[in-house]
Amino acid sequence: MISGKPIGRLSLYRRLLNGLMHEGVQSVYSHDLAARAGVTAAQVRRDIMNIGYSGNPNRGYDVRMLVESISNFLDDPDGQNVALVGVGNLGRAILAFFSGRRPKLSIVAAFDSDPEKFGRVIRGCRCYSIDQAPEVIRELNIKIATLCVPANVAQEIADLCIRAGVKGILNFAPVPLHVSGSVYVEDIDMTMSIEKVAYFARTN
Amino acid sequence: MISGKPIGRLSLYRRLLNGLMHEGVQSVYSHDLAARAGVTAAQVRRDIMNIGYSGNPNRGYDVRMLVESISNFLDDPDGQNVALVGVGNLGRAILAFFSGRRPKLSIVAAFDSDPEKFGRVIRGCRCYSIDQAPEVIRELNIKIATLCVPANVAQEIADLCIRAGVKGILNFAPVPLHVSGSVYVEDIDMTMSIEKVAYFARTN
DNA sequence: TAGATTGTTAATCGATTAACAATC
DNA sequence: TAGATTGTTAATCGATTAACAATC
Repeated sequence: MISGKPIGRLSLYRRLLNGLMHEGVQSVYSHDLAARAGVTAAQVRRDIMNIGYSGNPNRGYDVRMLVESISNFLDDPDGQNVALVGVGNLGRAILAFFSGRRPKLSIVAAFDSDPEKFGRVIRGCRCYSIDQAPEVIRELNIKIATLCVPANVAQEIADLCIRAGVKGILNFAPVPLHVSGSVYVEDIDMTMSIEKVAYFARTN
Repeated sequence: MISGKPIGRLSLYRRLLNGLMHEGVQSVYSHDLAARAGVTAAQVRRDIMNIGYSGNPNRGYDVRMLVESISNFLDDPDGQNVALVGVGNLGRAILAFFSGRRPKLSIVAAFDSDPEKFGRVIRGCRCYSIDQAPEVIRELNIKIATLCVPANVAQEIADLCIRAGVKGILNFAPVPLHVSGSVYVEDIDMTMSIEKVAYFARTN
C-alpha cells in the first residue's frame, strides 16, 4: 500500500519532467530532479523504484519513459470525470484553473443552488441545479467531486455526492468531513494555511 | 520547537471552538473536540498542553479560555499585514475569501503586472503595479505574501518579495520555491491535490 | 576499467499511539 | 468516594535518511 505523500511527489515529478521534455532534455539524474522538486535524491530514487521503473547508472532516467511510467501509474487510461459543487468566486477560479490542465481529468459538470446559474456554461462546463446532482453524477460516471461550498453545508453535500457514487473529494470548505473509509478526502484549508504562514513568518 | 502540523491543528481547533462558543457551549472534552476535528483525543490533549493551557478533569476545557490561549499563541497582538500577488481569477477569489475572515490578518495590498488593474480597489484591497511592490511591502511592514502568479514567474516574484522583507509565503503557483531557511513557504498545489484524489478514488 | 549513479538494506528520526498515574 | 477525564511517560509505527553493494 502506498500513502498520499509519494503520490503527490509523483505528480510533481511528472510536471517537472514535462517541463524538461519541453526543453529537449532526454535524461535526468535523481539529484537533478530532486533539486527541482525540493526533495532528496534518495527519495526520488525510492519513489521511482516503487512504480517499477528503472534508471541506468550511466544515463540516469529517460525523461520520456519516466513520464510514461508515472502516467501509467497515476492516470486512468480512460480518463476520469470530475464534478465541481459550488460555483462561487472560488469555484469559478478553479474551473478556470483546471480547464484543460490535465488531459485525463475533466470537470464535466458544475452544481449550484442559485437558479441564476442553471443551464449556463462556465469555462466550458455546464452548470446544473444541486438537485440534479445524484442523477448527473450517476449518468456521467463521476467518481471525483471538488467541493467549493460554504462550511455549513459541506457535510450534507459530501454525503449527497457519496450516495451518488463519488469515491474521492477535494474539499475546499473549511471544515473536516466525516466519510467512510472507502472514500478519500483531500482537504485544502486556506484559512489554516495562511495562519500557519503567519505564525512562522512571525516566529521563524 | 513546534512543527507545522500542530499549528495547523490549533488553527482548526480555534475555528471549531468559535462555532461552539456561538452555540453557547461553555466547556468541551478532548474526545468531543477530537471527533469534530477528525483527530484523536490524545492528540488534542497534547496540542493543548503544548500551548500551556490546562483543562479540568471534571469539566474538560473552558471553550472561551481555550480560544483565548490559542489566539495568544497563533496571533500577533498587533495584527499582521498580507500582500497578494497576481490578481487573476484565483487571486480575486482569495481576496474575496479572506476579506474580513481573520481579524488579525488583513490583505492590505495586491500587486499585478496588468496596468488595467493599477489603482483599482478589489474587495477593499488596493491594487498596485508589481514594480511598486518593494516600496509598498516595506512601507506597510508586510511580512506575508500570497502568490497567485503563473509558475514561470513564481520564483522571481518570491525573490522580489523576500528582498523587500517578506518572511512567509503562501504559494499557489504550481512549482516548488527555493528560499533560504529563514523564510517559511506553505504550498497549496491544487493540481497535485486533484491528482491525489483521482488516484485514490480509482484505487481505494 | 574507473567513477558516478542506481537499487536496496539497515539505522535513524519524529510523530503518533497506547498506557497509566494524577486530578477533580 | 467513584468514575471519567486530564497530563505525562513509554512503546509503537512509519517515513526518511544514511550506508553500501550492484550496475553501466
